Amino acid sequence: MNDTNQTVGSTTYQKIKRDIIFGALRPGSKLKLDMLKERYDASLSTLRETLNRLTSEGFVEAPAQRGFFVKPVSVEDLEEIANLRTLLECHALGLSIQNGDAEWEGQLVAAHHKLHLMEQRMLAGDESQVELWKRYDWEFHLAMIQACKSKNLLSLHATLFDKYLRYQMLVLTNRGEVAIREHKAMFDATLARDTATAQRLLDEHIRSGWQHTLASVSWGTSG
Amino acid sequence: MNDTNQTVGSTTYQKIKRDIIFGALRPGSKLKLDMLKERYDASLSTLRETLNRLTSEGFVEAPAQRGFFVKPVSVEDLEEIANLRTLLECHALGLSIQNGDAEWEGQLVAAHHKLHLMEQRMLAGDESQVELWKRYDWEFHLAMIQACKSKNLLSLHATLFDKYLRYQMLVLTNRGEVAIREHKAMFDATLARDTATAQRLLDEHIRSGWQHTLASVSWGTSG
DNA sequence: AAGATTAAAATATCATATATTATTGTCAGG
DNA sequence: CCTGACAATAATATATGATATTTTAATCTT
Repeated sequence: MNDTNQTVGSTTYQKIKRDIIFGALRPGSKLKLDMLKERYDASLSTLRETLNRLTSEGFVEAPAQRGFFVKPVSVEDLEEIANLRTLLECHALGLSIQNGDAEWEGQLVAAHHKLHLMEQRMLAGDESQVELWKRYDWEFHLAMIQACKSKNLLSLHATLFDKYLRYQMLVLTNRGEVAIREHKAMFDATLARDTATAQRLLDEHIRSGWQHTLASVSWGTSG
Repeated sequence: MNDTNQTVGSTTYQKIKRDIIFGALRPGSKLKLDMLKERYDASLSTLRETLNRLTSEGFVEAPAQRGFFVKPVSVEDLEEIANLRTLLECHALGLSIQNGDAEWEGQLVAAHHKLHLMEQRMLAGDESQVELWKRYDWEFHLAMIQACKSKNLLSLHATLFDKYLRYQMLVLTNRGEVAIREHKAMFDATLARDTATAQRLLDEHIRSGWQHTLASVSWGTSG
């Protein structure tokens, strides 16, 4: 039997999504099928299936009969994404604090520890593992809300987080020590089951990250 | 040139989605490609693209290498959907009341009027146009939040509304006069720009609809 | 009746073919 | 030099058939 239970479809999906989030496929650029076929080594059918999935998730646009394009970025979209992520993540955090058991606490402590180690390395100037760092960031935020007991909520949040991440990667700004302090504070408030404080900190965390991202870019307001 | 700008892909997408929401395709049932091919008169490629879209929206499940299934229903899922719809719709309603202009008010009045007419007919016992009635219900709720100025939010809400609608159709219970009063009350509060009241009424509206739906079913708790 | 083996069905993927639609380039007329 | 009509080209949407792999069903054995 095979090592991976991955199908060609699912791996291409992951690759393309990753390339969109991390900017290898630039916002607004045309996704020509021939090009993709060569680049991802998959058949036309498989690629179209993949692109359809990404389209309905909002990472790709597909104007009728004109093929596929990487979803463009805009200030308005960033604002919407940030606000929605705040709404969903704060809500989920409240539920998670309410429902979380010892197992949840354990995973959270572990996730924060991993993230914290990586943050130290980033601070020290080691920029070589940005992608891994972002994954730990992802995992930390996920660990906080993991106990919310709503698969639907976690799924929506995951997509929003990825969309937000794309904007972060676009400007690749590291808020360094500030973000580290924010992560620690959220972590503490969450473990202390102080829902109101944890939610306020999370809101501020996302908001200030967004403002920081916004300040680092210079797009026009139109597409 | 053609009347419709619809492609085969988009029409099959709509048809299948509609059949899932309105129960023509039963929850949990296998979606055999040959069967679909015949039923929707589309090619395998097109069908797979469609099913991939519906999978990422959560109307279809696609366990690796075992084909496609209509997403099963469960009490837990209904609860999650109802809560998420409440969260997003109340949030959007607040924004919409804040931003809405005269144009928005006009559309809202129209939508409520259309819905109200249909509600009278349903009350009178005319059950022949359930689907149209539900569309007007949809349009009314959409009209309320239309001015929220967030495409992402509207898009998430639309999907959640459809998922919630599937549960409603599953038991096809009409809360009759109660729902009419609730709609009218929400409408009034919204036009009066009374955000707090409008949100409270909306929350109660969704919650009581959900309880009503829940009370009408007798699924086990497991998938 | 449980487990193993084989046969049949269905899926995932690919390669091609065709019709339709978009895009580009050319050229005449102003 | 610009504009619009028209042809040429490229790309997409859709369909079909083929193959390898995997599931599922059926059969046999103990």
